[in-house]
Amino acid sequence: MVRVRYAPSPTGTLHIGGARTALFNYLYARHEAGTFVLRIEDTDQAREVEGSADAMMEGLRSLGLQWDEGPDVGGPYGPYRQSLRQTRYQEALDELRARDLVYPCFCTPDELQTIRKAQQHAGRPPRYPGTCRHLSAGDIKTREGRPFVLRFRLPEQGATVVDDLIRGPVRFEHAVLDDFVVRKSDGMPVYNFAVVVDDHEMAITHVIRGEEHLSNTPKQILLFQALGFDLPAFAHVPMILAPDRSKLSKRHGATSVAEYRALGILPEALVNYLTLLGWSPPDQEEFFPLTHAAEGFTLERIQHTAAVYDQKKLEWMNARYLRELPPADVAVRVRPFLADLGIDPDRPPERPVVDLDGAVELVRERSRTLVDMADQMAFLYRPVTSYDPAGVKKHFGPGTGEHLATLAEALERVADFSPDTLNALYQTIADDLGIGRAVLIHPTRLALTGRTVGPGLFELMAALGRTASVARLRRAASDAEALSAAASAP
RNA sequence: GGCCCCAUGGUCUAGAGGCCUAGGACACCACUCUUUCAAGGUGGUAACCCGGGUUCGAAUCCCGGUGGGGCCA
Repeated sequence: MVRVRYAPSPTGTLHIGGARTALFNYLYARHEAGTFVLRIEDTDQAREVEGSADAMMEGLRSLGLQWDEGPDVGGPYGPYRQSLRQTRYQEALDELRARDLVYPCFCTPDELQTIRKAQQHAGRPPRYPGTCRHLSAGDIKTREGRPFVLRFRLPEQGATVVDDLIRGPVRFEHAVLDDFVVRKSDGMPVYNFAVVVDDHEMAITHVIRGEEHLSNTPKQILLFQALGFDLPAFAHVPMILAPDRSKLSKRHGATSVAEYRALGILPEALVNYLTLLGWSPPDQEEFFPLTHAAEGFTLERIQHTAAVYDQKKLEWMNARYLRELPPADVAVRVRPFLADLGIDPDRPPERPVVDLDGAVELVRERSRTLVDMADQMAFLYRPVTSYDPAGVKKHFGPGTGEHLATLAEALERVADFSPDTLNALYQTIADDLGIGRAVLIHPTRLALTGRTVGPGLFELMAALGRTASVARLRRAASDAEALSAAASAP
């Protein structure tokens, strides 16, 4: 039975790197019909951010990465927060101490710092010199009362090999490791120690995590062995880098799941995109739901190289979801973005004839994000207050007022306000006036939406409805000449 | 600095010795469709980091270099 875990520290928001690690764990669990565990690593109280754990859980859930066991849903291997596991760490530490596998070290940070500097000057790797490694019981007694850390007694000879499922065997000579600290002077276990106990207690079979943990793995393996625990399998997935190939940070724009949501990226799109970052499906299709990814998900297909994330491709992916999800589905998600614009589609200043689903269908083809979509459909719900200046310059001129007035009148009378009829009507009027349709169409769009780009004019008019269309045309008819004159004035 | 990982177009990647004249996707460019902008369709520019081996044959295996990343402080 496969058991995997995602174990974030609650020190901030859910980052896309973390989300991708969680995603790979989730996919592997689903593929193997195993269990996906969420564990909160809140040992480092100093760095903990209030509310972060909840925000992370919320973020994971929004992506559809529901865990089978975790701090909120419980499970047979709890507790699922490190802070609640302190006594177990203590026991494990006591056991190691009883077996002399760890020893107290009374060296002060200052002393170590000095030694480290000297080593660096000599061009040697900074290593703990083993000052306290061979302290006798008597030595220890005389130091009683002084603060100390617990260090792991590293086997001097040999090497530890990490059998990474993605990279193959990775060898670390003990000569380059040192007697690392397992318990700090304040009595708290160090990360590498806690994680070993946790993974064992939760019966984790596969540790799938970021590549940055690979270097810590030999220490953890040594601890697994010292404690007599079975070793889980390890798989280190490549990192996600910013476009400049540096570590992703705030200065690179949106990096957290919450920020992407605020940008109007659908969770489906983000997850689908993230799946493709470092993993490739066995077939060449790149657009697929989570369930499909889980079917084909194997660790062998994970890339060894760090991936640079690409906002453009994410947006392309998002646009596809916007286009292919059921309109009603998209409609509920665009509401908050309309609200940001001050629009409540249920109680708008102006009410179009289409419902919100219809509005979605009208603009989805040319929307890349929900922000974009809300912006494009806004004209349906509020009067036009300004016209695009470039559009005025180009499409409003002498005669426009008259044209628009003529159109308004015709629209008032046309029997059927459907795209086809409107299309035919425009053709007829253009023919009567002896001008091209475009001469009518562009000013109309500007009059109705204030913009020069947007959905097909006749679809747009039908969606807006007769009343609003005529009113906006009339208003523009009276404004067009003045606007045009103003635009061409020096 | 030491150790570890990695290396296919600008980006994500396919490729597990001959199927490669290196495939797909995003982006970009052109054309097309068209009332605009998109979407769609068609076509195009663009990559195996370098140097040595191994082999009849290497993007694929080995070694070295270079470059990028990570960990330890």
